[in-house]
Amino acid sequence: MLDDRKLAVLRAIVTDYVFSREPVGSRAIVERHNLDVSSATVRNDMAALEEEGYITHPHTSAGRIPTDKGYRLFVDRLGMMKPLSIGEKKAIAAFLSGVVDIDDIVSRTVRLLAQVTSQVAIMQYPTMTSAVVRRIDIVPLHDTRVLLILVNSSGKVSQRTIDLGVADENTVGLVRERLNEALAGMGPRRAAEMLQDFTSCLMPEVRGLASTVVAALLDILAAERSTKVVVAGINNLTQFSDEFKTSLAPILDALEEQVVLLKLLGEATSDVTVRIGQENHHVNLASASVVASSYGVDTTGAGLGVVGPTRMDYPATMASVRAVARYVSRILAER
Amino acid sequence: MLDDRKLAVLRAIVTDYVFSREPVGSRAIVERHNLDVSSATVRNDMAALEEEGYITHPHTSAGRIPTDKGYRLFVDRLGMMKPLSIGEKKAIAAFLSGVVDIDDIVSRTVRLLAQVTSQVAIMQYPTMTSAVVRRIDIVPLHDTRVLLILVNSSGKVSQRTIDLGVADENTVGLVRERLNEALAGMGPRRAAEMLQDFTSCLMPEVRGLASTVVAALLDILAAERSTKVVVAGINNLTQFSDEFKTSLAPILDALEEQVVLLKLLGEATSDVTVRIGQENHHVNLASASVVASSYGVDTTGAGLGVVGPTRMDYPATMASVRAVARYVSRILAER
DNA sequence: ACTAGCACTCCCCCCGCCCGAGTGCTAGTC
DNA sequence: GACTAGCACTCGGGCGGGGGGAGTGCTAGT
Repeated sequence: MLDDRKLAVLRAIVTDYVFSREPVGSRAIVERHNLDVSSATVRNDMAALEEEGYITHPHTSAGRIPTDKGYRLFVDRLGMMKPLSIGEKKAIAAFLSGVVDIDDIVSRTVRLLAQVTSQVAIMQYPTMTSAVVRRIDIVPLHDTRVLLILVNSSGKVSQRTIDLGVADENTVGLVRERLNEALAGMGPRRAAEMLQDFTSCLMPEVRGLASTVVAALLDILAAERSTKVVVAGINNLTQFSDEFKTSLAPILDALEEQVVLLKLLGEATSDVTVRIGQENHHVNLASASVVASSYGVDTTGAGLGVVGPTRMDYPATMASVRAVARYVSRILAER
Repeated sequence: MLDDRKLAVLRAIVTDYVFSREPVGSRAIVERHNLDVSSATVRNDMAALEEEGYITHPHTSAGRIPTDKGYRLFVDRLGMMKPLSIGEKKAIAAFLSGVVDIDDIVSRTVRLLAQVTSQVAIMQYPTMTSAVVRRIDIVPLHDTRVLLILVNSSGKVSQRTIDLGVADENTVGLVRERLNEALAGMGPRRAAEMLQDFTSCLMPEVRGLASTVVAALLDILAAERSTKVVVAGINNLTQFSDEFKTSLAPILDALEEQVVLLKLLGEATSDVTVRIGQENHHVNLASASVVASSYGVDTTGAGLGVVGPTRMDYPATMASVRAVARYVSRILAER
């Protein structure tokens, strides 16, 4: 059905269209790619490709443009990743050197990714699935208010202010000691279990206070799972303003929604995945593609990726996403 | 020079133009506002207003639109703030109830502000000018890496990973103790001074380690001053796409730059301030206005505000910004 | 199976047109 | 002197109609 030449034609259409933003005609193809056949032959192949749904016409006498299905085939079978240039590699390494903490890693990475791909980058905070509790601290702020702090082994710090009512130094200190003894080195799930009957092992007089703290801790542990997503490079969207039909509004709306972003990154695997147009199952993103990858030490970690028009340079973008994901993983592993 | 009627005409032009997005002509004014004069008279007044630079023509035979100077006069003398509706007040109160920590306050507030104004909201993290150091902690992560944590009385937690080389528990514990003793209760400036000769008061054998920690702490204290700015509601920009000449690109570019945002909020005072068009001193923001206010307990605190087209409903926006700033201040004061 | 040639289709750009909103001015009125 | 009525003038924007051109689909020929 789809012989080699037809595939070559499809590849030519995709690459040329991505490059020029304009429907590509049969003559342009034989000229720019050396296919050694006439334009009429290419036209026949095009008719076949259109029949199969890989390309379309904007109107009768225009060139062809790929459909979502066409891009999909291209990504799956025709587009090998473009290796990054040395300059790009250097830029990545330089950009990510000298990070100081998790916040820093995330904010720098997402900006970097936006820059190298010239598109919108999104990145999820690392989850602590594999991280373990390192320290729990309780710091008095004002009057009866204290700040509860949880540090995990990946260097992430979570915090919550709580009101303990009247409480003396010593009692608070005691609870803190016990919590650290009980939870240190534990993963989030086991820590949460442990907390269930933590209070009952304490002296009655500190139980009230302890239960408040425990509740807050459980809250933190639960919140860890639903991680924040940060976005960068929205300004890059403007160059595609004609790309997304009916302007940028729907895309921007989608990007404002944490839930949507989480879903986009949710299915990222350790290898680069591409979701094209309709495959995003979101009306606002019907003319957008998402190139995503997970990163981190274990594959259940968090995700990062790029959002752009379906008419996107997939090979280059995929290569960039993969490279950045790997660099970040390495940096996370080193700490 | 500018009698009452001329001012009334200017007010009419501003309000009508903000409402309709279209140049407003002399006839429309006498019809929609009961001025009890003929359109010819209004035309004369318009000519005078134009002479003074408060309004212009897009072209010869079009209605008038306000200039930056015209908006300025309107804001200064003609636009009283619109009181918020009860619904809006309720929404604000509801939205901001039940916050758990600083991150939460900031992210909720900025989203709220974007929503009530239907524009882009920006907000600076509270600075700790008036806050004092509450706790310093050092938590081991992997191998030689540790996480340095600084908690201040406003509940803000700053962190940094550092590499201490080989170091035993006890030495680290000692340094931590000393640091807490030395710095607890101090403002950031005094703390920084104190750190200058902190190392020399220690036993020689811990000095190497201590100096690493001190350097990192100074770094954190310095970083506190340049606070992060968060943005929300960028999607609201799309409704103004025709507003900003040459599309949204420059605005989006400006919004991506932390430095620019900081500058916009930098001069915010405790009362609402408005910067109109050129007054922003930034090419990309020449057709944008910024309505900002500071918030927090002391007036040197941080800022929040709204970015929109110069053609903006100033009275309503100013009222919203002020209301939100006050609510946030109150919440911050309560903790 | 491929190609050359040709008729056909539409989009897009350009041009000229007219319409109408709005102005500026001048002469007239209270 | 301040306001108004009236009128000529200006200019943007919408409308319609060609012409050019890129590209297709088809058919007949190699």
